[in-house]
Amino acid sequence: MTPRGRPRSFDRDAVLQQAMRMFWERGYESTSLADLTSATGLKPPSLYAAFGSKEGLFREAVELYTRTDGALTGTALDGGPTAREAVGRMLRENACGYTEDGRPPGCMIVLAATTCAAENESVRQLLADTRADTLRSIRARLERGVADGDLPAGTDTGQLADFYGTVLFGLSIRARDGASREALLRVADSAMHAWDALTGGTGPAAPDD
Amino acid sequence: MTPRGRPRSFDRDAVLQQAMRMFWERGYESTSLADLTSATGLKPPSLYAAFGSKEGLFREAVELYTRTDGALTGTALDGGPTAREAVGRMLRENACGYTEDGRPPGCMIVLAATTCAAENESVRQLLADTRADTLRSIRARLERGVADGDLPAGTDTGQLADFYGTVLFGLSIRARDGASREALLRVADSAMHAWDALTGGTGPAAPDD
DNA sequence: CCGTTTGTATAGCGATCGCTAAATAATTAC
DNA sequence: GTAATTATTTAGCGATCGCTATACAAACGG
Repeated sequence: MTPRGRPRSFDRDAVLQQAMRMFWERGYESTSLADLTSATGLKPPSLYAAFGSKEGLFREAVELYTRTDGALTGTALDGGPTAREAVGRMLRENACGYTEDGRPPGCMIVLAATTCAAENESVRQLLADTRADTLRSIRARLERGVADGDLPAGTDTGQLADFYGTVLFGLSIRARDGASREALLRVADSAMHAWDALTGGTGPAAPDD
Repeated sequence: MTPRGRPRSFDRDAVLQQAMRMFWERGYESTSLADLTSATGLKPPSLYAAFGSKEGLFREAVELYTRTDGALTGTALDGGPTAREAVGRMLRENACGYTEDGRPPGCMIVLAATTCAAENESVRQLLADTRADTLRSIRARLERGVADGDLPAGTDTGQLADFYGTVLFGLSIRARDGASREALLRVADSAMHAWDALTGGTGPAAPDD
């Protein structure tokens, strides 16, 4: 099963990672083909042979992001023993991820295409859909909390997920504005202070970590 | 004091308002000069004579926005008799403003330039500074609450303002993603459920409106 | 009327946009 | 070896970007 023809002379994954970083930093429309080719050393035809189009490259970059930096949300949600701990971890770990040295501040999914030209609406929609996935993930974790008994049976998981998701999205704006990790962690902590009031206050007490 | 020379043949304020709407809808970089001239009927030289540059026009559009749609935050904060009511109103009225029929969903200041090319960094910074103004406004209202006695003396107004400001920014993302007014109002309501826990729970009870 | 001042219209500047045709290079199949 | 296949290089496509030089039009003061 050896591939025929001239072999590719570059590392496709490495190029994709570089592209992801640029889209993350500057957004979809503000990252030009010239930016991408000069950063990777590739000529346009090589990029197009490998990824099809700028949008195709971006879509793969989004997939890579959700598999790597963006996966933090899912793993944090899965990590906590209770819904409360899971959501708290999710916010705090993202607050840390959004302010990691050497990475663009904030989340690529939130920041890379909040507005765009009509011709790129499909790109904005892709990110909107991905954000909707995040809200569903949070909600799914809350449902599990209800099933596990650490959340009351009548809990409005949709409303709760919408609230914590909205806070999460807001953290990206604040991170891109230069907010410190500590400031974002305080916001996460503040959001968790609503937990008892939102869940009827009948759950277990807040852990200290 | 009659102006000399040929009089301007268009309504400068009306053109500025149209430009604001386009920047609000599509963002700074995605709104082209061709978009602006075709929407207003003006030719480029007229636009440049009146506003100097695309960035100059945008800066005036931002000023107009903060004077009009964006003023809602300040008036809502000033409106409530207590800090708690003021912040609650601020969130709820923005939730409504962000989902008004016939207007671009979400806040122009939050959405119009989350990312941009390096050459337009000054535009992104302008919006970041304006967002910082919003956080300061919230904090100032909280300080007044402390002075008025409806917030405990030791209240960390900076942390509280950061939290509610982050929720406010998140609402714009959710609005642009198509969230309903009711959904945003529920998020605002959820955020207010953190109030007692964040302020020591020694303030007056939450009003019902 | 004339000269000055300011605004508008025509036309197009140089630069960059995303993208690609055509030629050449490097590999496998036979 | 030759043919087939795939990648890279060179060069540049048509379209659009923000912006402007130039010429003309409409108001003023005198």
